[in-house]
Amino acid sequence: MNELEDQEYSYKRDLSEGSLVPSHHTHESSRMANLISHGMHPVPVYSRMEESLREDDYTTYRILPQLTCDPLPPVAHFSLASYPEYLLAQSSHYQHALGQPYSSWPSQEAFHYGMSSGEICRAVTSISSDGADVYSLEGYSTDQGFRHQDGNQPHALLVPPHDQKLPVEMSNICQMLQPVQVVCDVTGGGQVVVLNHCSPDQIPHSLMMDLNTVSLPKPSEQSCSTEDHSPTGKASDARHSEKTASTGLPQTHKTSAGVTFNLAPGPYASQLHQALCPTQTVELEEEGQTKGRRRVKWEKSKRPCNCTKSQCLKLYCECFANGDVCNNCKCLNCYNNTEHNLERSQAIKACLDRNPGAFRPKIGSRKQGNVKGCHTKGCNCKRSGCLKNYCECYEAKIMCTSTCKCVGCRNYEESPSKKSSERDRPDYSIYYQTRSPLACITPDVVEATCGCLLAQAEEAEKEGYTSAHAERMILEEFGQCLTQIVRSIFKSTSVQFNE
DNA sequence: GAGTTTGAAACT
DNA sequence: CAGTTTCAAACTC
Repeated sequence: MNELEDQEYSYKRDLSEGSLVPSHHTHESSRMANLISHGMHPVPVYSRMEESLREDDYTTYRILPQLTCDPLPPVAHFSLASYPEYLLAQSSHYQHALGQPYSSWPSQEAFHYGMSSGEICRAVTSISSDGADVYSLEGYSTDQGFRHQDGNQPHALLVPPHDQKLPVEMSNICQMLQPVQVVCDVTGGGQVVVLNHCSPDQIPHSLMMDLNTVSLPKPSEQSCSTEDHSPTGKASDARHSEKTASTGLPQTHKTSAGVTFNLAPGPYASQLHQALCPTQTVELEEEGQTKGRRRVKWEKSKRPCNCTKSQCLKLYCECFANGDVCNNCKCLNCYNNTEHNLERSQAIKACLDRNPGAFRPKIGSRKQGNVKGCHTKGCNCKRSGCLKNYCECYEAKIMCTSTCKCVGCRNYEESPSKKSSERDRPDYSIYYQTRSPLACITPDVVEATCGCLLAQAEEAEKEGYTSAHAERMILEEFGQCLTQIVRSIFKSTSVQFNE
């Protein structure tokens, strides 16, 4: 077996979270490959997380300054303000920002970073799924010479910070990336990045830092087109649209240093979405064949809401829940726009008071061997069997977990073929009043288990063992895998497992 | 498109 | 924290 195959079948067992992790096919490796493809070269270093994971042969990575994003020299760390902070700042500072559109930037100038938001997002999100990694992105500079090879305009807006902050865990970036709006405070001599990775047509949206002195470019649309009750909503909207439409070119903002950045939808929009939300993109393609239904949550931010009573200032409104302002919605009496900043910021605050995590993405990191993630709160379905889109887990195409409090759950199999035959099979809900523990056995777990077995076979072959010996090794390996799977199941169901 | 069902969010 | 109400999306016809 050649080296490549060796790698493919060299697996590590770690079922502490119900999953088997192939050592060369981990998410980490794919993320790093993604980073490397963007000119960032990782070097394994010890970090806080690595200390805790070292026993399982995990490796965390840090992008070191000397191994930088080509062709740019190293500069900054990423750090972040919290999403709730961002939401409030966005709301409370819009008024000021909008009052002085396109004016100069404070002290240090904004600059064209030269890397598209898509590239940044891909790089960042490629390492952002499980919230357990400690990363630091470096290698960003004020160098303006770099342009994307296809000649497209970059769409990231970087602004130098006024103070120094310690880099924060990239897991926070994950939390920021999953909502539709993203704000990264690139510090350590770095910048603020304003992105909207799932709604790239709304780049940039706002800034976190020093909003009293920073004058923002006017964000892309803020009010509902059909039911905007504000007297100025449509007019300002029209003016804004005109700026783009009149030229047919993307809006840009030029700083006093002569540096420009884009304000309008970028050519990266579709590819950005494709790269960042591959699953969701597939979903959308599918839904195109189903009369526009079956949308995923974060894509909904781009879909018009239909709120009639909530003024779009409660979490019932998905635009609001996604941290977005309503845009081309069909809502009535909408206050979720920049014309009602006061009400909006009060509503945001009220939501945060009730639940500090109200604006965090509901679909969190992967658990139970489910690479797609899990619902952070779990669902509470009672009548849908968690097999309709009423169920947030089902809608997000993830299985229910032990976190869920659903009754009669049938959302515990991933196999599409099995799902298609759901109607034909007996109702097991009478046996599984809650989620099936077997939900832990995902295709990934199965695949990883097979990998372990193949690795054993390989080793036996390499060592020249007899077939009987090889068979025994494989069986023992299978036993170990099975033990860990069972332990994982018991762990997930909070039942003591005695070996 | 109207009416019903559903479950999350909000409220008590 | 549990029960109830409100709400908007999903679904059905």
